[in-house]
Amino acid sequence: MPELPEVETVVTDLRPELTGRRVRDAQLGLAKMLKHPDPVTFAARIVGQRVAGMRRHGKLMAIDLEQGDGLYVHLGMTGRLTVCAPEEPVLKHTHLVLALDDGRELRYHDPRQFGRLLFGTEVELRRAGVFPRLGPDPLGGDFTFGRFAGLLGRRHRPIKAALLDQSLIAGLGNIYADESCFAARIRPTRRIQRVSVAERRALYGAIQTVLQKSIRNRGSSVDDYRDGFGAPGNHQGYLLVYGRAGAPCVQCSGPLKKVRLAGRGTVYCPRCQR
DNA sequence: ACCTACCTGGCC
DNA sequence: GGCCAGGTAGGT
Repeated sequence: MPELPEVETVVTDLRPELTGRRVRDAQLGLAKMLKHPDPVTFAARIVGQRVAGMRRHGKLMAIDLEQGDGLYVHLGMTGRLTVCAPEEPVLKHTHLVLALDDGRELRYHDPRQFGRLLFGTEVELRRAGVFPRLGPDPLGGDFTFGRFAGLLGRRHRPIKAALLDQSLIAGLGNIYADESCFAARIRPTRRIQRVSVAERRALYGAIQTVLQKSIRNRGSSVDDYRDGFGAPGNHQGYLLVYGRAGAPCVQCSGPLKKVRLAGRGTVYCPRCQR
């Protein structure tokens, strides 16, 4: 998917477009994308409401509505959330269209259908068991070094597996987990218990700078990702390890190595990362 | 702490 | 036809 920088780009794109708009109509094409509530209740509750704002935690977006509930959107691997004019052709795999009171539409498009839509208050969604358990957002104010070092603990699993675990830290995916490990010079396969405090400090800083740089470039469009207006990001050409297996390391010129870790393709420099 | 399933599409 | 892909939940 879209990881934290891509989701952040979508949110900053859409927030000014959606805030203050009223939802005139809701058309849910593929009911299974909506995990809660049922489609009829969803339409009855969202139509007529005004958008109060938009935010994100990790990769989960929230479109907050005036009555205190909201539409939560997770883009999965191939989701797109865009605003456009109604005359724009509706792409195949468009699963939700919200008509807005300025005449435009908010559309959710997702070929692989790995994304999810949730509607309600956070309390309601937690009670229904459909709200994801998310650790701190690495760009949030509560992401202190103490908290990061603590949540890693001294487990046995590889450091990259922990970085991908959204219940520990919310927002890193396969691209930025690899990029963060490279920036911190830590091999992604290293067991957490073997990562020193100094290295955790390096990784803590690396995660934040890696994400911030990508946000400045409006995220990476490796394949399907598009911003809130349907345009690709610009960061894909600046990735140092992801997608560069076999290519020379930018530090030492040695070939980057690819392995499978936690079920995911993982690229690192065997010389620079120990 | 893994492993598989869930989907479609693109590439070899 | 088989393999791979930015993610996550659910089961072992």
